[in-house]
Amino acid sequence: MADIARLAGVSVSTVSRALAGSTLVNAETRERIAELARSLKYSINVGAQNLRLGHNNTVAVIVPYDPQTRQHLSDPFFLSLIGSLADALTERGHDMLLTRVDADRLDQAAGLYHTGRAMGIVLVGQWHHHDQLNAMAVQGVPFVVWGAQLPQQLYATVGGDNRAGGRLATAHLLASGARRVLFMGDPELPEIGLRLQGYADAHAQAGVPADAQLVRPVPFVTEAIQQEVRSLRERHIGFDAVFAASDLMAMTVISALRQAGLHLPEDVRVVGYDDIALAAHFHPSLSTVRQPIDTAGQALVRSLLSQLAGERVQSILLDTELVVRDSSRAAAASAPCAA
Amino acid sequence: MADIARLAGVSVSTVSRALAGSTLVNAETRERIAELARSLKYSINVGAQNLRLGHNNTVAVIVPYDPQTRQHLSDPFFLSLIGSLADALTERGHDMLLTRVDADRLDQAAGLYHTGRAMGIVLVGQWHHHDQLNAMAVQGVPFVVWGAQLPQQLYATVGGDNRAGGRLATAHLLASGARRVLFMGDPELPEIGLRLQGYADAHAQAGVPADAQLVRPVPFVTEAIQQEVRSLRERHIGFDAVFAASDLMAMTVISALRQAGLHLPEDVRVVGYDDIALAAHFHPSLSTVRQPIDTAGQALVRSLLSQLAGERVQSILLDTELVVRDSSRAAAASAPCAA
DNA sequence: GTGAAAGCGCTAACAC
DNA sequence: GTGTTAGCGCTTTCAC
Repeated sequence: MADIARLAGVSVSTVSRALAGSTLVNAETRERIAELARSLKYSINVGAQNLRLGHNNTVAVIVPYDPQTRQHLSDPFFLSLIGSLADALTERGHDMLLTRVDADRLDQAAGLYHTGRAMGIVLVGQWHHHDQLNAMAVQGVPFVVWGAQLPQQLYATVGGDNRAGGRLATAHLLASGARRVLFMGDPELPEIGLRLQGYADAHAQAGVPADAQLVRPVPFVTEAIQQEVRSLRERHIGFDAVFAASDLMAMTVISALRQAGLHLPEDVRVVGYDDIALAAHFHPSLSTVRQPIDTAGQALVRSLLSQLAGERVQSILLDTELVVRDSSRAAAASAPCAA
Repeated sequence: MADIARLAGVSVSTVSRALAGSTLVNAETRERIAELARSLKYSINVGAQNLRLGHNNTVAVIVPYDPQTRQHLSDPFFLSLIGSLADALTERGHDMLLTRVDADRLDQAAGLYHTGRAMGIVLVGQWHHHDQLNAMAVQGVPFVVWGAQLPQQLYATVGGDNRAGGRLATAHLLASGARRVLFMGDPELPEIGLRLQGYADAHAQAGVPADAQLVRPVPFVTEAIQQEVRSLRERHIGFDAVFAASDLMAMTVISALRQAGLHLPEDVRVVGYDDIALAAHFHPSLSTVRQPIDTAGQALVRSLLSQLAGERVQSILLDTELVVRDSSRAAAASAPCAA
């Protein structure tokens, strides 16, 4: 900037003003300076600017990882959510800082705010750490969480209506004749816990007793799911439908069921969760509960920004919708078998 | 920091030194200061630190978007690559800035470097803009590209061996008896262009003439692919195999073929590209050319860092491997039909 | 309309 | 071992 000032024969303040488009500076000098900057491929140093201005337009997006499984970032749903966030943030001119932190040290996330690296934080998934998040909220860290709305929650969440989603999926399975619906997913995770409540609701409403044995708290890991299916078959625990906590899980389950020689949807009906892009192209095409991914990114960003604008923190429940496809259709009048 | 200095009864420099763990400062004062900082939940302002130090440990990851289709970030392969990059960067203590830019304005990417927001850039996909990238390299912007190695390339790329991959896939299809292999993908994209060359190589080696009509330059868009399959059928352009430029495409094609009443792999064999997580669980399980995603993130980061360390820019070709599954298996001795 | 000077929060000579 | 001081690149009062 000093260079430009020298070359243009003006002071740095003028250059600063010119580059900021201030009307205080002569239109002609302004153009001359702009031209000079362009030819020098100069662009303003954002770090210094932020320091001086005392603000920042970077939003940190945090994806916790489970230190046990040390799993890579791979679930298509979360990945898509990141994509959606990237789009939403870019649209509003914000930078997105993507970080992974140990799920047991979620409080580290606050560091990104305290060190001034980010103006606010989007947390993807709340894991088991409701308490840590509440603590962060008390500290005044601006953040939003993708996840479930929990009692005594001091922070804002954006998420689908998991209880309604669980209810919809399960009611649909029961309505189409299923009597023993396997629930696959770890109910310790708040979102999944709510889906399980919906599962229970639907059973109660339909007057079908729910067998506790049918609730299988498997983690999101592929091998565990296949293992679980095998083990159920060996122990002769019968089931005629599966409600899986994610489409990825549902697809893995279907693959395992097929290996076990079962037919879909005649022998077992399956409903997943998320409605990832591939769900419609799977075979059989996968019934699922749609989470509106594109809206999700927008809603998260909007919530965070309104919070930063000083508005009251407010959680958002996004619409949740059952998408019925072949994997749970009673009459498999669908495409012919192509195996 | 000034506050801490006051409270500790020392000068800011001492605090700075103490927090940096300098041995120059008395161990006891150092501990006292650290304690104070902790209780005040103070952490160093990274922006100011970077400004002073004149460096920066943020790496920008750029995913171009096609302004025509304005597509959202959704291909599982690219999303996984982002996940892999996030993991690789976190592991080395770097921050990851995720940005989308207009594919026609790739030069904007350089701005992230020039404005000091990032120490270097990872570009995911080179699109049609080899020239713009070369220009960036001449400017001295440190960056790596995920993509194909091109002639007269002044920048570093990391990518799979696309030509070998195309050859492997096509040779496999031809060897299993296919004679009319549809190629689906836009060969204008460098990576896909190379896969098409591999496709041609394999035909030449096998002594099977390649029909130019069978090369279908469809974009990555789902609807376009379904449309294409319909149109081919209507025009009675026959084919007995498909080599798709991505698994996502392959899955869409399979879904469209099934709707058309065709059987896999008896009527048509299909091979995809990427080996995304779901490929193995698809039905029929999808034959594909594996791109080593986990290695990819690591390799990109390593390449960028070594470039920043002043080493000579060097492109990396990652191993590429054919994974044969049911979608292209001659004897469909696989799982029973479950539709 | 433009310049001089102070200061954002930090670090690193250089003194003592 | 610790304090003083200058300065990273920018913006913005306050003069003129």
